[in-house]
Amino acid sequence: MTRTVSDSDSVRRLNRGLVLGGLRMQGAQSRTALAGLTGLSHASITAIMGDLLAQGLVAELAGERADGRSRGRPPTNVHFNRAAAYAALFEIDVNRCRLSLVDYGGVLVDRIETEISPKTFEDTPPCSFFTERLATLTARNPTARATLRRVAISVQGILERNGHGLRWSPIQHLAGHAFGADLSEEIGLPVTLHKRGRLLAEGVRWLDPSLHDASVATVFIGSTVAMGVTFRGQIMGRGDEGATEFGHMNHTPNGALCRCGMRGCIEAYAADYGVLRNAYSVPESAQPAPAVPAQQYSSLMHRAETGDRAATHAFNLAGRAVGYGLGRMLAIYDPSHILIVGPGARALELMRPEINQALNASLVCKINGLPSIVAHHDEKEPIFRGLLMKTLNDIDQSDFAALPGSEKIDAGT
Amino acid sequence: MTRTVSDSDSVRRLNRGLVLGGLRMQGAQSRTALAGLTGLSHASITAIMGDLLAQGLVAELAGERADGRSRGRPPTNVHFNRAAAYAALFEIDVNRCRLSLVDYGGVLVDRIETEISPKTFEDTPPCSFFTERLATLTARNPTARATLRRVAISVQGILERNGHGLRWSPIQHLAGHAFGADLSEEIGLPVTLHKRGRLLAEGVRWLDPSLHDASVATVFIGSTVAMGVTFRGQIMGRGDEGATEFGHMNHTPNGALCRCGMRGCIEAYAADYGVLRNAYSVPESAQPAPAVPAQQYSSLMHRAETGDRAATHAFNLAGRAVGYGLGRMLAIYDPSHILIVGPGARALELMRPEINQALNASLVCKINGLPSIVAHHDEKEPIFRGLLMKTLNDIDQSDFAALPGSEKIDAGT
DNA sequence: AGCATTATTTTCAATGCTCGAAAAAAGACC
DNA sequence: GGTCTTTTTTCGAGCATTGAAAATAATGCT
Repeated sequence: MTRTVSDSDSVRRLNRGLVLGGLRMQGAQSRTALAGLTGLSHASITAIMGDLLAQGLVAELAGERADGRSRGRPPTNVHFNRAAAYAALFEIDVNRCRLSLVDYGGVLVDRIETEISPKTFEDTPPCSFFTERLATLTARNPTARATLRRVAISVQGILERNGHGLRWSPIQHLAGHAFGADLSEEIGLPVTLHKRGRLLAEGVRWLDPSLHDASVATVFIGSTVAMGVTFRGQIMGRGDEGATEFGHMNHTPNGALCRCGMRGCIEAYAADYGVLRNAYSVPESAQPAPAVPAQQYSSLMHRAETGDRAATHAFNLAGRAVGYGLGRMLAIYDPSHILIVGPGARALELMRPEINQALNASLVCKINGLPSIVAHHDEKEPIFRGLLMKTLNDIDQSDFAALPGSEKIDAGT
Repeated sequence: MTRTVSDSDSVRRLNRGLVLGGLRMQGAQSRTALAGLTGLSHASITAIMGDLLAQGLVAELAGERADGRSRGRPPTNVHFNRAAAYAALFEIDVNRCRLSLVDYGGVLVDRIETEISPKTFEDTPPCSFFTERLATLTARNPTARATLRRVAISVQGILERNGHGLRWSPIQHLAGHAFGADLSEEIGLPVTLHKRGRLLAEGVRWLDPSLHDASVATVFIGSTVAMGVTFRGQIMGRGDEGATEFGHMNHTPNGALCRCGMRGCIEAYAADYGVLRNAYSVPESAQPAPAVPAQQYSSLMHRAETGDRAATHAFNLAGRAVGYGLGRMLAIYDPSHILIVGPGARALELMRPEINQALNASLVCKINGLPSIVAHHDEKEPIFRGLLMKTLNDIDQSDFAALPGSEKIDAGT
């Protein structure tokens, strides 16, 4: 049952994909630049670009710009035709939902934000919730409706293996519905669910070019602890399998109570609520706070930075949990980069001593040395970015790399 | 710098690789069967097979056999021409070295076994050790010498990132030499080093067809604890990166002393010496026994099976270590199959209650249910098998899938 | 024996893609 | 206006795949 990648049609699809990918990665550029980037000949680029132009997927950019010299024939830059497609992107959090309409060029066109309460999905089935907002959006943007190609949803929790819904989620009443499949059926478009932690990894990949093809573990620390992993530029695992649940990796048997109901998860020590609980010497068995205000978390960091014993201790415990978690991860998967992002990234230096000490207890670190762990606090919206780029890239490769006429759309997630 | 896979040469290489892969997986078969297996047309199979025959890589099999009916023209089976290539395979263990000469059909041609002592590599540099044995082997098999294409070495320990040698190894004095690169230079052939645990995964993949393209974590329990992982039939990671060090994942901070010198590794509880130590209530901080006789280990199992308290307790501790380790792995990587192999596989049922209890402490298992964990004790020589198939497959895909004339051999590891 | 049937392989012409080389295009420079 | 330089396009050649038709090689029936 090995899949064949053989006929000349596949070659063309591959090369179209290469061209679109180059454009996605480097932005508007000349045909010559694309030839260099993709390794294809100028002749092939001309042929492929002719098709793409005829299909209206790309457009020639009037104003062209050579970097330094301006000797010979000036290059004609090409870039995505923004109107060629649209995507609707949902980001669901515990307390808010954001729906963004983006065009094929990756530009934000419209956005709807909604507050969510624990009762939201108790009263409204998730599918209706999404459908309603989508209807509002398309009503406001009639031109986009016709060429809307994808709906992608960023979720937290554990996905069904088939990707149709969630098995578990910290967002109340969201799990247990196959809302991805339902929504797809309802609107007749592919709907994909993405785990938030994995989008983080995708976003980081696009925001920092040096990480685009690297093996990276991106750890989010904030109201939760999550990790997304890439392996040489590929996100590991498909929709369902391979999702990482780093925040809920066990740190200590029968340890602190986690929001998920288990005990001893890394998150229960390293997420904001865990640090808060330990800083105030609340028993580990106490129910976690439902939400921690941002300034309370950041004042905790400030106290630790200025020497407060209790706060320091709490961050030490957090560092220890993260450190042992990373050390255990390294025994399975050893990425070339480890990034810490999210509100907790600012606390990296507070945690680092304990992280390093924990890592030193692992053979891999003893042999290979400590991995470099860096904080990226200035990334703005890596999750949105990840959702955006992943979805557009998916449109490029699945829909547009194939020749028109042989459209074989897998509707559904 | 995206790599191009474009011109018609690549297509042919891909399809030749597909054909060779089909032959490798299913053995001798007719052209029609290959067409079905690879998805290529009969015409293409004929063309490709013509080339392969002309190159002497495959041969037509005289005696052909249809399964049931024998109506039409009888099929002509093709299979590998055994003399087309040879590979030399080293398996280095703590106390023995085995060098096997295999032909392109995977048949064992000759074998040299040597005892190893802790002083072996103190007196002799590893490279000379390998060169000597290789010289003996080729002297005995002059015909194979000319078409020897690969030397592959199964090792234990942590590889250098470039794969040229070992950074650390339980085999004395083997680490610290770039013996892979040296040997390659010496004999002018590619030499590859493979971590034993990963070959295990590769071997299991070939021994059980249902696992060939699955995502599997294979855990070896015996004198060490090791794990090899496949992801949809691909071994994760390249030569260096992505190697798993499951046995040395931390189980308990400052726990039992491991052979590697660290404390609290899973191996220190679950390998034979760990179980032995706990069964006899030797302090956890005691230096591990250098080697445990097989019958001592198996009598320990027998005692536990017949209710001996101390032995049962020791296996409980082992199960707990393995269980928490697997639970922690599941937070990063969630394979569809978990296999236990090696001498310790017989003890799976002794360990299972504690394994399950540990897994139940992880959120992933709570949500997805316990993974199925099965023992494969009847596998014979999965490591040799893995080394063999990986090496032959590498010859197929790297050397022979490319058209003759455009040979671009990367000598060296 | 002879002919129809069945199944595997090979042959053949058509299609489509890439590539290198050469030509064309579009300005800048003098 | 002519020369240079750099980007694009054009053109013919080469190759691999494919579907359909032909060839091949037995078996089974009359």
